[in-house]
Amino acid sequence: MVEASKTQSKSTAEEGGLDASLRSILGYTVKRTSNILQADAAGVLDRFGLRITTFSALVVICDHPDVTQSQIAAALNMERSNTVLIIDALEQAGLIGRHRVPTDRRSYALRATLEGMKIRDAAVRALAEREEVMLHDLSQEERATLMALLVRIRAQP
Amino acid sequence: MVEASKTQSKSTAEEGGLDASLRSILGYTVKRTSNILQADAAGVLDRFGLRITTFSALVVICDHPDVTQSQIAAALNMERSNTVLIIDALEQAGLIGRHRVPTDRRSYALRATLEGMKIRDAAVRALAEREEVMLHDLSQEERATLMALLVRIRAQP
DNA sequence: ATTAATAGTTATATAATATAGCTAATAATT
DNA sequence: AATTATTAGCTATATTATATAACTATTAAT
Repeated sequence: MVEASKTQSKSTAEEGGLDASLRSILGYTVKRTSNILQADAAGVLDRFGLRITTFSALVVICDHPDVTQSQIAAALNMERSNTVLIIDALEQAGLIGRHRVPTDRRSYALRATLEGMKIRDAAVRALAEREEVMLHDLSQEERATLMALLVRIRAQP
Repeated sequence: MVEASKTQSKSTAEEGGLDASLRSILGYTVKRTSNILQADAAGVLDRFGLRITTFSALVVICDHPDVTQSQIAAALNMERSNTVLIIDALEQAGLIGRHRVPTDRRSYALRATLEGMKIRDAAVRALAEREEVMLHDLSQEERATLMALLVRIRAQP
């Protein structure tokens, strides 16, 4: 007899395994891993007053001075409308600035401030350190393999 | 000169690459892939009146008759409080039933109905077919490798 | 000159996730 | 046995990510 009474079976089985048949679905397994990494990264970024979305946008802006909100939306796979509050948050935190473009008065050229670049560097370092902990079980080669396989999955018509 | 004017550079660069430095962060790449698979799966499940969370719970219930809501929460890594509405939805759709347990009147024994099992089978099949499309670029061995690597990433203290 | 398209914005909706506090029931402790 | 602690389910609520529709101002295309 492997199973004890219902209420005990949970602690006995260590709560693992009830989702066995879901784990064979790649989308489920990817999501599970993603949730773990997201929650962890959110904790790291919180120390810098950043969320995942604001961090992502900050990195893009640091890497590409004078980028526009639409370009950020396209790069990060999000809706233009959702970039507004994200850019607002970064601007109010003094990490980036919206600058008018003489040649096109519809769009803003976004540029990181010195503070923004410092925060970005520190956050990137902290994330890298933390990811080292999260991935300590995987060799460098395995990490590269994982990355390479993931990016080959794309939206299909 | 690689860059044209600002507004043209976006379409020229095909919107790809602005997030290059983010892509070296595993959490970012996993999330990106996860979003793609989630959005796709959501579209498939929608045809059965299911969402990802209700589908996941339904599968666990079908696989483990008389499971409790707490066990589902533990298996799916979610809060107990959030299982309530999910189980409500499945019950109202007639896919599962809450049955009282004589030995413990606090908990419910959840069991799928015949309809629930039929829907589950059809949804699982539809998801598998669709995942075949999403993963057509990856060999069976690569898919197995990807899965194996993903499950080795766990929450760390 | 008219029309179409683009950038940013606002408002709103949905879904997933998280926390706090509550009741009823069971288990553990004194 | 009486008290205390824990558990299961529930309610309310908050946050975050994501999505759509509609609007204004500006620029591009016809």
